[in-house]
Formats: sequence, structure tokens, C-alpha cells
Amino acid sequence: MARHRVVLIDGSSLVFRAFFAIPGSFSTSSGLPTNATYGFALMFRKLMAGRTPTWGACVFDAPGKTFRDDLYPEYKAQRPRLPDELAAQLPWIDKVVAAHDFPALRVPGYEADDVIGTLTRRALEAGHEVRLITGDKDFCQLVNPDVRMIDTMRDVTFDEALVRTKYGVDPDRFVDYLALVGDKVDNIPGVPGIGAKTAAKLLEQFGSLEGILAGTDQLKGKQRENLEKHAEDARLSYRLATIDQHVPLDVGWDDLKLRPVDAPKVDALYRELEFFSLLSEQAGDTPEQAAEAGDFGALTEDEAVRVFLADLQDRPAAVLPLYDAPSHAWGALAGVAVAADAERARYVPWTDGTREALASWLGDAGKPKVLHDARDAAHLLARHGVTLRGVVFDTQLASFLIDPTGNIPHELGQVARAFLHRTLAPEKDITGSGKQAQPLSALDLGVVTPWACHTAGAVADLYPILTERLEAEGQTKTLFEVDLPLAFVLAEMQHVGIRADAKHLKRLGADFRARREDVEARIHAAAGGAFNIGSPKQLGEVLFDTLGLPVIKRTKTGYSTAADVLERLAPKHDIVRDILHWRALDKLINTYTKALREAVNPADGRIHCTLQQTSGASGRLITTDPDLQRTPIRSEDGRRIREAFVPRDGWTLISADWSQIELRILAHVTEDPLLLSSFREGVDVHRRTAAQIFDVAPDAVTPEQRNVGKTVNFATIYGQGATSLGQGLGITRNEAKDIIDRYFERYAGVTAWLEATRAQAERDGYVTTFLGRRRYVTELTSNNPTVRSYGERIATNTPIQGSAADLCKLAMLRIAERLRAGDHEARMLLQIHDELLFEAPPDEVDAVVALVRDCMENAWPLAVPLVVDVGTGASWAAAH
DNA sequence: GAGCCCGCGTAC
DNA sequence: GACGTACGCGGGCTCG
Repeated sequence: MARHRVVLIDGSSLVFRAFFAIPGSFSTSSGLPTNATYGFALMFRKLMAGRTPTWGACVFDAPGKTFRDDLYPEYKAQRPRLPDELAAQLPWIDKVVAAHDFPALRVPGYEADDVIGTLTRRALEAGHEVRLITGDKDFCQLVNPDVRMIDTMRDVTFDEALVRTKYGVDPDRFVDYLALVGDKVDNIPGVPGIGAKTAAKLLEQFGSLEGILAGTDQLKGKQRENLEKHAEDARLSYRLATIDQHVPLDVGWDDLKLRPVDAPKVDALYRELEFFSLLSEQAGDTPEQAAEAGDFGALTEDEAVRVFLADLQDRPAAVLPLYDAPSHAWGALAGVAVAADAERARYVPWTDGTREALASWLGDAGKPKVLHDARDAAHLLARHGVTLRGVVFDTQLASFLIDPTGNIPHELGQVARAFLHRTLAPEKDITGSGKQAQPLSALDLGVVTPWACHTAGAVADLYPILTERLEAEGQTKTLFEVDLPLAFVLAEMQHVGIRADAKHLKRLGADFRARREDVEARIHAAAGGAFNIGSPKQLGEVLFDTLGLPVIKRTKTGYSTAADVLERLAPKHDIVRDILHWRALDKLINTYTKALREAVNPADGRIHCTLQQTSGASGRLITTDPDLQRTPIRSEDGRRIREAFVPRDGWTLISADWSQIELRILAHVTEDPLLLSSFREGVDVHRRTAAQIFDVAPDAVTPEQRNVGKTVNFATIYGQGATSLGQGLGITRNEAKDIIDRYFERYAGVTAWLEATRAQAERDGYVTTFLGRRRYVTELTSNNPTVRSYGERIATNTPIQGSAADLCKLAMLRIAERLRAGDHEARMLLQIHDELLFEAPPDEVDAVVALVRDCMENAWPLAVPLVVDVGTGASWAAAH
């Protein structure tokens, strides 16, 4: 017969946790804040979904002093006062507890911790097992084979192994650990200079706090000094951190007996609190994952994997491939979690024994799969020889399409919080972070499995919810026809990477470094001494305090030394030119020659950046790790960086970019006659704008005037005002205003469209792109004029920038399709917003150029032609 | 040492 | 504050 279970809830700490973890905007229609109450209700729901305990109690701190205050007056002195919004919820939290017929305990003179500790001891002595529901790590000291600590908000269960993994000490040494490390929240002092890592190391070496204090002669330096000096602090901390397990309690098991949940009673309260999603009839439809109720496990053998996967049949399963390395850059595959639903999941480590079974299922297009970030998964799997097929949904892309600005970058934890109100344990909770981070494969399967299964379970739970939301937002088609297929094109591009000549980067770096040194010597001589030129703080002191140059602009932390400021100071002192030069070289060295060289994968000599699909609010794609979209081109030195990007031996790089795609889209949407005619007749649009602004014939426009025209054309797209346009052009605000007025007079169609778009955005609360991609502009409802005008710029810029991004995605899809259909070896390498980069074998170049040009020029039927410039060459510098 | 913000610079 | 979309570097601060 199963043993009796006792559940002890740490009410006080959970109330605080819930209050800070759940947005303050949670409230009833009458304005009662309910975020902490909701968190508490969620916790109960998870608790009750699991195995029913026999006894239980929800323990709160009682008002008044405790023995710890006598020991140490500063105890918990750092605790913030109870916020009013939380105080107002306490009576309601009591009601939630009462509605579940859960005994609530408050014992004067003792903290909740001690009451819980005492009940835990009694339960163990009676042979029962205990579950502690808390977010407070102090309870780790009570964990043993019969006592587990459950953090319901993060869905993490601490057993002995997890305590050891996370803190590096056994539960029975946890108090010693706390005594050394201290606890800022409770104002437990600890020993200065001893952090988590050192404490674990010392305890490993000496066994206990007293062992350490007795053995300080074996230590040295600051550490020994601190331990000797603060020995009494540590002992005091030990007593403060020790949970008292012998509190006199006037309760017996009969008082703590639990009854089955009275659903109507709970529902009545939840209706009052407007927690409609927690009502029992709905709860039955999508049962919350109980902290321990899941049917989770690890599968390490081929046959077991096959049986589990075959049992899924044709039902969509959530798939979560996991990186082994803490850094994802070239990380290997540790394993794959597969969830049939949130309650049934398996973690399969990637081993010789499981590889075949996993690979054949993952590659089977007939087995439907749901992923969160299929692009990343497909790339990771591709590196292990697995082709991911049968992906029917991507919860990350769905979240992005529902609200691109909502949960950037739409990581699973954020999306689960937003749509499931569930807090997932971050991976570092089990792996640790920083230098002592452990790869998943080094961790106990008992630690990885529940975490991986819970996490995959969240993807399974998100699937139906996001499917429905996506449909409601009218974005289903975009997901299935554009973003999801594109994810696999991007995965392929990441997998292919771009070849980079590390030697060229090294030579360039050496050249730039030598030049930087020369300039640096001159700067230091002019300043009268050495200083760190790369520190804006130090540089400001030299320029404005030592050399007495005039202060033109300030930042919130001091003097501004930005390039535009330095440009204006350049005539006053020769040092300023040198500083600008030093900055340019320093940037090229650190961000480009150095970082790019480190990004080259030695295995294939190529850089494999990430093509983020869910980070650009307007729908743009974004490159990271490294960011190849920011490869320099504007300066002479910068362009030399592009010489390092080369094709495969004997192949050719092809660069194709749209000419003025955003201005053409502007012409299309505004239907402005002048803009339309410029593009239809193929006249130079910047020259045309200059002619309008300066009221001269196009032939008479000087190069300087054309430049003004160009700046003004872009200013329109960005919603630039007179002040900054004036600054950009080096003219007065009034002169700039005249130019803008004149532009709007001549381009009346543009003026009308800007006006209409702002009005539409205000009316609907969002703007859209060609593909119907939606961006909500909440800024427009702000009372703050600055925020509101920012909203207006977003409203008018996003349809232009976002539609350009749409066009590029469509072109990429068609190009990928046609390269495949034509059996071309050529490959798409990069997207730089309006440019696509390819490499092709020589015999394919002409065909690929034609194909690419066709797809790009005909990406979308516009009222004006789309013009594409194509270049080829032996490097990116040569091709562009 | 890790994590964060800041100032700055790079691209389209 | 005053130009839209981004990423990432080094400096410098805080925390442990």
C-alpha cells in the first residue's frame, strides 16, 4: 500500500513570489489587484491535479517577533515593506486556502519555516513522505529520500540529486553552505568574499562549517583572514539559517486531514475573483501539469524509443532537441525530449543506442511534430545527419505572428509564461551557468529528464492554444505559407554557412593594429599622458577637463564623445581627428577582424551565423553570432573586411540587391504621381526630390543637392523631424523645416498616406504589411507626446520596412524552391535585408543569376518596377 | 567572474 | 527626446 503523503505549503514565501512573478496588471474589473492571488490559485490547481495527499497545511508567518529577532536584530531587516497591492490581496489568499479546505497555520513566535520543519520531522517519524511547496531555497536542508521540495511556479522538484547539482552540497550540509554564503533576502550575513562556488569547494574539503573554521590554518590570504575574522558571523548565520524542527505545536494529524476539493465552492470564489480560466469545467479540458504527476522518463535503448514513438501514431508530438554545450554556437546534440502531451513525455539522450530510432522518426514526414523554433532544431539536427521532417507547427513563429513585439525574442520560457501562465525552469537551473556550467550529458539523467519533459510538455500545451490564437489573429496562412517553410530555408543557410578567409582577417587585423598603435601614441602625446582611449569616461576627462574643449552634448552619465560631437570639435584640436581614426580602427579590429576570425569554424573554414526569424518587430530577419548583416562597407578600410568572405574553391559569389526597395514600396502604397513616375520612367529618384526641393531643373541639381534629396527621401520613411534632419544636413532647424514642408507639398500623395496610416493605426491599434503581418502600436494611446510621436513613426515605417521584409522572404522561398527544382548546386548564403548572397559553381552562374533576378523582380506585383542589381566576384567585396 | 547597463559604432 | 529596424563591442559598475 502506498505511503501517506503530507503536503506543506510555505504560504508566506509563495505569496511574495507570486506577487513579483506575475504582472501587476492582473486585476478584477473592479480594480482589485489579483496577481498574487492568481499565482496562489494556480499553485493549488497544480497541487490538486497530482496525487491526493492525506494531510496538508498552508503555513504563514505569524505577526510578531521570533527567536531569530532576539538572536540578530537585523534579521530580515532588508525585507521591503509589504506593498499595498499585496496587502489588499491577503484576505483573498486566505479565502483561496479556505475554499480548498486546506488547514492554515500561524504560530506566534515562530516563522512558517520552523512550523514546516517541525511538521516535516513529525511526518518522517510517523513513516510518511513529505512534499514541501515553496520557492525558498533554505528548505533544501530538509530534503532527503522521503522529503522533496517543489517549486510549483517553476515546475522544479528538488530531490537530493538536484540540490547537489544546483548548489554543489548535500542537503545535510546546506545550512553550513548558507552560513558561509549568507542570504541577502533574509539579511543573513555569511562570510564576505565567500560565494556559492567557494563555499561548495570548502565544504567539499573540510566537511562542515566547524571543520572549515577549525582548519583555516590550511588556507591563506584574504580567504583565511575573512573566515577567521567572521567566524562568529558564520556561526550566527548558521543558527539563523537552521530551521527549528521542535516548535511546540498544538495540532495533530486529525487537524490536518484533507478532503477532496469541493469544486463548486472553489468555482464560486474564482468567479468572484474573475479567474475564469481556472474554473473546474474548463480545467477538465486542459489539465495543468501537476508538479509530479507526469508520466515522464528517460529512454536509452533503441527498442524502448521505437515503442514509445510508434505509440504516438499520427498524433502531433512536441519535440525539443537539446544542445549539449552551454554555448549554442557549435553545440552538439545532447538528446531529444518528445511529449505526447504535457503529462506524457520521454527524454531520449542522443547515443549510439538511440540514434537510429530517433533519426528515422524525426525524418519521417508522416509523423507530425510541433516545435518551438524549428529553424534552430533543423539546423542542430542537420549537423548530426538528421533531416527534420513532418513539422506541422512552430510555437515560436506563432507567438511572433500573434504579436511580434510582445515577447521578443519569443523564447519558450517567455511564451509559456504569456500563454500558459506557467513559469518554466530555465536550463541553467539544472546546468548551472558561467564557467562551472555543465553540459547536459554530464548531468544525471534523473535531473535532466523531468526538466526536459516538463519543457517539452509546455510546447505540447502551447500547440492548441496558439493554433486558435493564430487563427483569431488571421495569421494562420502566413505561418503555413511563409514563415514555417522559410524556417527550413534559413536552417539550410545556417548549415551551409559562408566561407571566410581567416588568414586575410588576421593580416588585416595586424595592419589595423599597427596603425592604431601609431595613432594611439600621438593621442597620448597630445593628451600629456597615457589613458584608455576606448573609455568614453576617460576620453571625456581628457578632452573637456584637461584640454578644455567646449562641451557640446552630455549623456546621462557624463560628457558625450560621440562621432558627431567629435566632428564639430575637430577644427579646434588635432587630437580629435586622431581619436576618430583610432575609434574606426578599434571598431574594425575588435568587432570584425577579431570576432569574425573567432567565428570561423575550423572544421570547414566557414562562418555559420544564426538567422533569427522572430526578433525583428517589423518582420525583418536578423543575423547573430556573428552579426553578418553589419559587415562594414561604407569606409575604405571597412570594405576590406568584405574581401575575407569568399566562395568555395573555383566557385563564384553572387550578390543581388533590390534598388531602393523601400522607396518603391512607398510609391506603391502612396500612389503618389511624382514618385510613381520617377520609378516608372527610371529617373534618379534622389535627383528628382532634390529638383523639387530646390525648385531647379533635374539637370541643374548639384551633387550636394542630390545628397540632400537622398537624405530627405529616407527621412520620410523614418519619420524624421526638422531638428534632426537639420543636424544631419548641417543646416538650421528652420531651413530643414522649409525643406520638409516643400517635400510634403510636392509629394502630396505621400503626405496623405502618412496621415491616413496614422489615423488607421490609431483606429485599429495596429498596422499591417503586405502579407498581413500585424504590429500593434500601443504607443499611440500614450499621454506622453514623445511616446506618441514614436508610435506615429512606427505606424508609418512598419508597413514600408515590414513589406520590404515580406518581399524578401517570398523571394527567398521561391529561389530556394527553384534551386532545388533545377538541381542546382548553388546555395543561398545570406540575407542582408535587401540583398541576397549566393555561391555557385562556374557553370551555374548565368542560370542562377537569371533565376534570382526573376524571383526578386517579381516577388510582388507593385505599381512600379522592382529593379535588381546583380554582381559576381571572388569575394563579397568584389560581388557587391 | 558573471551579468547588466551605457556609450558608441556598424549595417540596411 | 527629437530617425525606423537591428547586434555587439569594451568599459565600468554591482553582486557574490
